[in-house]
Amino acid sequence: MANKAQQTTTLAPDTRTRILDLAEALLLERGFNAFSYQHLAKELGIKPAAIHYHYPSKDDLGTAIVTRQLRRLRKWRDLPRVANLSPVEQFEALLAVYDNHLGQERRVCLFGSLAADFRTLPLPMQAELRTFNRELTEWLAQVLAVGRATGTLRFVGSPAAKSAQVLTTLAGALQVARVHDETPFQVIVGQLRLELLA
Amino acid sequence: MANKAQQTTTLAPDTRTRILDLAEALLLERGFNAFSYQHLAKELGIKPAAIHYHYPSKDDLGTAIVTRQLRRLRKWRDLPRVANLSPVEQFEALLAVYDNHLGQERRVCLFGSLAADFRTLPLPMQAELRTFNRELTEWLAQVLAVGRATGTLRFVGSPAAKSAQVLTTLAGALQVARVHDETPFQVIVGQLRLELLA
DNA sequence: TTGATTACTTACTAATTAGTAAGTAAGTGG
DNA sequence: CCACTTACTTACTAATTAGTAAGTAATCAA
Repeated sequence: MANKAQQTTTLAPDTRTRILDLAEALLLERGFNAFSYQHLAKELGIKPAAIHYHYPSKDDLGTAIVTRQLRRLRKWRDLPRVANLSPVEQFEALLAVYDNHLGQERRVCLFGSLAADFRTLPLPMQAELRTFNRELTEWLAQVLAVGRATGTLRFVGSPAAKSAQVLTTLAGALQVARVHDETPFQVIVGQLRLELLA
Repeated sequence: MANKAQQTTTLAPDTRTRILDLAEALLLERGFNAFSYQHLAKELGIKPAAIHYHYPSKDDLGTAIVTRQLRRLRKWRDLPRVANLSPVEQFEALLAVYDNHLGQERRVCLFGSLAADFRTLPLPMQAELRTFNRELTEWLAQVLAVGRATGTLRFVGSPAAKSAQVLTTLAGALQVARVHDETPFQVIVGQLRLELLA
């Protein structure tokens, strides 16, 4: 059992990971109900049944995507180089994550991709997405609270309300970027900075 | 040709309208790629081919939904009882529109429903949605500009940027309401009021 | 009254969907 | 070396999809 776990060096990913990566990309670029096992298989050069082997149903695949994103969120949030930043820098780090989506085929964020189709999603996927959104909102609320207490961030109302508002705006801003172009995203983020940065 | 056009009194709508109404409801409740002509037909008690008669392809049906919403937006915006309101009242009227969605099976707004699947939509539908969003944003920007000039609304930055930010937030807030419940929507709208109302 | 138009239904097709079952080739552990 | 597991492919099914073509009953215009 020498090396089953993921390595630090990025090697060629195995089929299981390649499926998950592509499914996630298609989810964020086209929506959950807009890609099939056939699409995935064709692009990966494998047969649809190979995907069923790793992810028996599309529900399993969808849930795996959200579960991985939740795992990534927790890991990122707890990373020393993120956790040790000042509130302003943490806020900027968050904006950078959303900004990165623009360069990747203008992907929307996970939440923005799944919210519209939410009722058609398998229940485990719904539950994971709720947890994802809740934890992210709680994290930002804490950042905002500390930022205001130390005088580097400025806003009225509760940190929880402001956090919900900001994250909702960011999710929506990526959607607007898809429908129009990157300009409105930059405009909206500029407005957020203008209001928040003391 | 006595009475082809729509009447003031609301009579039983014809099949064409019933199809469009149901398709719009399903679009806003489940997403564009999550309902079929069979779903519509079964619920309406007609055959799928009857829908093809009125809307030859699903692209036509989808486009008709967006076109009607655009027509409604223009009509609403130009209504004397809306156009003659004060900026604050116009802003509140806008909030009331979004708030109404909550009572209707927590429907998201048109934009929030179509943004994620945008790339899978027929081109005419994409174009109409862009126009819809642009006109709504321009309308609110004007409302905000007048409101600030007359001292009843308060915000920093340009009216255009603030308008884009507010509408994006509202679209996202309906999505959050779907994923969680109505509470975060009310929280976010409360935050908007807190910041904007001078 | 007849000939066209409207608003459908019936009956169909071709493509695509998720999913399954059985087979197989390459490793792996004991 | 042999039983077992892993990671697939081949071949299939049943359901669903959008869409079409032909037929029909009712209404309407000349």
